[in-house]
Amino acid sequence: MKWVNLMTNRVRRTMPLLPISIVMQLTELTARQIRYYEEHDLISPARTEGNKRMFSLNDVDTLLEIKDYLDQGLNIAGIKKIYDLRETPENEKAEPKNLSDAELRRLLHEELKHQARPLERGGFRQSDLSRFFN
Amino acid sequence: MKWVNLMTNRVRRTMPLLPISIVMQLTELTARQIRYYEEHDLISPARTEGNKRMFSLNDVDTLLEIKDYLDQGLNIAGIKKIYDLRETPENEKAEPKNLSDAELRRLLHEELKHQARPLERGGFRQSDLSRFFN
DNA sequence: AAATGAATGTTATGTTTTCTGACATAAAAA
DNA sequence: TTTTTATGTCAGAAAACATAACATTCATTT
Repeated sequence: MKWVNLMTNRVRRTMPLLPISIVMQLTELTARQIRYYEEHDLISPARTEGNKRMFSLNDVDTLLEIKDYLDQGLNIAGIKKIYDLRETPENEKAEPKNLSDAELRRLLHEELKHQARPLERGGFRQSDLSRFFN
Repeated sequence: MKWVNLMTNRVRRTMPLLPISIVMQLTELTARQIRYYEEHDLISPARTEGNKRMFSLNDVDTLLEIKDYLDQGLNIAGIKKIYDLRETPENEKAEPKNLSDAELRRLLHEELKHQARPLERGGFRQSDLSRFFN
């Protein structure tokens, strides 16, 4: 019974546990979309010996983020830029940070300039996840 | 980012998420063993439309329990009895409980009578799960 | 208006994974 | 000794997933 708590509370979010079919359900993305995002280095799911993708909970979170960013009108390049900035090690952050932040602001501004945020987006919303919980 | 916490902390433990290959890794059981335990109604993993087994974290926990019970010298029948008693609704517990508990005690006593508990069992131990965490 | 590019859909074909069922086996129980 | 239990192993079929190519939609650019 101890295992229960261990598994649900402490299991590493980076453990590759989920096949693509489950991730599709959890994120409401198509396999095509998920593979496309991987192709553009937004995610890097693990692979089995037989080359099948296995996703971690972190991967699922990232995919939900990507979906949200896309709904907000960002494109893949913009999302990737954000992730690249995020993954920049702390020591390197000090100097190039301001530069990159300015760049990011410009980029986001550019993105949103001519795009009215579609409020009627049929996309994902927090409450949509409710069917996975109780 | 909110999703992260939702996914890791609140995701239903009964959600069928894991394919058998992953469960094999998590439990160090063979597919044969897992299917055998299902055949004897110790677990009831969900099925995909295509009839593939999909396991919940609860299923994993149960399998780890089963492994532990087996290591302790119980047999499948004994483990099943324990689970049947557990799953007995509360209202029905009052009367038959004592009877069944007595039966259980007798059963366990029977089981262990001629079996020296193998302390050197090469089996599962809590620390064995450590490689899944950090 | 036409061409381009980004994001996704669709289809084809091959490989991996999982399924059930049958038979084999070692150890324990009867 | 014979039976039963728990598990191993193998075969054949089906599901799930892989990559790759081509199609489509829509926004941007020329």
